[in-house]
Amino acid sequence: MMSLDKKTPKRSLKRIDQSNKKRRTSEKKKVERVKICVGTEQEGTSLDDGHCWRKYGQKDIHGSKNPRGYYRCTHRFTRGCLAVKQVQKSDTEPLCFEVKYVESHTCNITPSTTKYSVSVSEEEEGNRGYKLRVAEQPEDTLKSEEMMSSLEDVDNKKEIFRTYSFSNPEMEIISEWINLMDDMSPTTSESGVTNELLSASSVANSQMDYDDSCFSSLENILNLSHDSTCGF
DNA sequence: ATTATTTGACCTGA
DNA sequence: TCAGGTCAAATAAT
Repeated sequence: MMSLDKKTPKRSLKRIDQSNKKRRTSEKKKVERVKICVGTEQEGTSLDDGHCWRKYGQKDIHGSKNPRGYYRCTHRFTRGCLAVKQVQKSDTEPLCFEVKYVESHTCNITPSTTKYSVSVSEEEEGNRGYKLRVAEQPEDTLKSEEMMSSLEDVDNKKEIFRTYSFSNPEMEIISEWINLMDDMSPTTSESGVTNELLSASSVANSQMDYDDSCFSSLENILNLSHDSTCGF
């Protein structure tokens, strides 16, 4: 009846604990908007871009019919990967999803199978426009005409990006990382993240399968570009 | 038993 | 104050 014990928000304690309030409001995060068109209607929760995502929230966006799902990298706590993405089904195109990637993967996990062609262009927060990724369907459900119509859609948004296709999914990731390294800001490692990592380490130590024999650091990845010792 | 998702509450910037 | 983003307990799935 009166079990309204909601007066103990542990969360607020935690936030106060780490409240140096240094939140640089103008801190630019790396944001990439991508429009993914699939051949068949599906739920936005299962868009496979080769990475492991964990859903942590969903919100109804006012003015949009479809809710927006919030995902973060599964390895956020085990490896401190800050990659986050937001997926929202397009209002007009039920076969299209507008995906917003914030930050990029630092977990160095080799993606299983990335099925999108990738467009090489970066964008900063506040900019409009979408890059286009077209899901590669197992059947011939996606024809070039549909691709062109999707491109027109992007064109309507007054942003055109050239798209590049890679045969190897690893090459996509390397390309994205190289783009990131291009103007990666030196403002990393927030204390809050460190705290989260520390608290998560006790959980993670039961299954620390650090199998990244090759991808121990970004430098290694860059070295791999011209010295392939890991099977590339 | 462990891991992932759902969902309402909470937080924050505009 | 509102809308968007995140948290975390409850629940579901594996």
